[in-house]
Amino acid sequence: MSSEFDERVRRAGQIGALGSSPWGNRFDGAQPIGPVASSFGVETEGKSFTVAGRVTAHRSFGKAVFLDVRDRTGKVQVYARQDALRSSWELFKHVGIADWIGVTGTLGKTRTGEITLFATEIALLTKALRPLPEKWHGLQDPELRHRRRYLDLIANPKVLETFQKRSRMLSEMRRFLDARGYLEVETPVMHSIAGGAAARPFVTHHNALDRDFFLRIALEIPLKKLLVGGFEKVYEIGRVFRNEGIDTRHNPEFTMLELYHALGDLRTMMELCEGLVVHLAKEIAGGLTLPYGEKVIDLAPPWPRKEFYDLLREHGFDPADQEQLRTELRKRGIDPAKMDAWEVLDEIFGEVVQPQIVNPVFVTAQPIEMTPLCRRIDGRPAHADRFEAYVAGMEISNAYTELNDPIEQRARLEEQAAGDASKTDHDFLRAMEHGMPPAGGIGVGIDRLAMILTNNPSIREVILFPLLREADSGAEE
RNA sequence: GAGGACGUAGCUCAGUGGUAGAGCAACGGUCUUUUAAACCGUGGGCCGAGGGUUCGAGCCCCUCCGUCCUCACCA
Repeated sequence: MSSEFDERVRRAGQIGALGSSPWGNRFDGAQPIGPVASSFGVETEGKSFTVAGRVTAHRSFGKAVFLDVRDRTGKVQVYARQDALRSSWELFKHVGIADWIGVTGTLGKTRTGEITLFATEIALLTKALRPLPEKWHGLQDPELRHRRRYLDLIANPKVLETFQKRSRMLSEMRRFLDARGYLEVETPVMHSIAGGAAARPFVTHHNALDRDFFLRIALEIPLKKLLVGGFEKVYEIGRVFRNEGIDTRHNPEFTMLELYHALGDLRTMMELCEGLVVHLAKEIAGGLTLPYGEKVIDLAPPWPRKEFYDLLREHGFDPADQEQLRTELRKRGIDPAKMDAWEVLDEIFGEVVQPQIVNPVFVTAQPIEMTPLCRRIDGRPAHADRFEAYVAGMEISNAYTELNDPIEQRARLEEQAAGDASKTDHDFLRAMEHGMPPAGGIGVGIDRLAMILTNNPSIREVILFPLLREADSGAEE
């Protein structure tokens, strides 16, 4: 048990004894702190303002106190003195760091020049029973920062800024797409067959139906059914779940944008991808030249288009020379024995080429085997009409000219299912047999894009509550 | 899954085998323009959990839990 907790409970009781609630109700008339503070000038000096927020610092001089009060928009100093507050002074003596208060006061400057609200009235809105993290080291422990994100957001202003940017990123994305005539839809999270990507799914169980379902690993399949149904320009922004490892670029649940554009193709998606990312960078990151860790990323379009095989050659590998490639993998401690030829190529690409990409590159014309839902390049059947957009060594986007031949689609899905009919999505194939228009489609990893736009090195820094093991309950309290 | 690092007060951290510490936060006091306010005083610990070695363990050994990093996995 924490004695500070007990002390604060005692305080709350004293506040109650003064006839006031330590946990107040609705508070009207508060203006955002940031704009109020920055409005200081001849117009506003001496005028009365009301703000509300959390007390983040408390400098007491007995019969006068300086407070820092913070809301989502900023921070302002409040000066409270006994003779100005009169009757509410007794109550105010029980206000401390971490409490929520509402303040009415006149705007001015102290003699050290700090913009200050000289309080005429203070209301206690919520008494906090637990303390805030320490005031200048803040909350450092990454485990506590992620488990108790609410404290992280209070203690580390940059964290709040990151998540505000992420929020704006999502709304800008919707604005951008809506303005171009794309319709947002919602499709099921629980699937009978986990399709649209190759990843291990999470399994869940429906009791009344007594059967298992998979949490979706991609949005692709239902969105393509909507293409068949006549949603010609459609997108979904949603959570997908992959039951795989966790590291700085992977969280088991993450957010994807997937979008389909009937009558378009890969080129349509390149323009969209470039345009969208450029728009977001301008709106969220303030420009196209972004610091990212030690690097600087230049997002200026047009992004270079490079074929997969050409990139391998540029890095000194002959895509046709499997022996050379396999030797290189072994040198890197990777065993290629069970890999198909295309898997070796993909592995080399991931090892050698991908980490070296800093500025955005559209990598195109990958081996067709990697992508059962992608159309072959017309006249080049071994190559997928696909791009992956890489930035800062990360894949942030993956797009196809979509395969709309239902006969080939069935063959490729059945081949992938390797004879297990239960793994073939017959309803998807049936939909395609009704005629899916030619289309371009794209997926964008929202979390990774957020990492780049907010200059954060780990996906956990852009997900409010990243997956952690359950804390040892004995460690609580 | 493998290797490494870490886990001590609410927070940030000292403490390499001999009486558990500091700063901030909290509480009491002085103080009506401070900026990490200052000063005086007080309280606060299953040292992640369990086992072992030892006269004696926060410290050494083992197991477990958790976090981070690197690698592996990851169309």
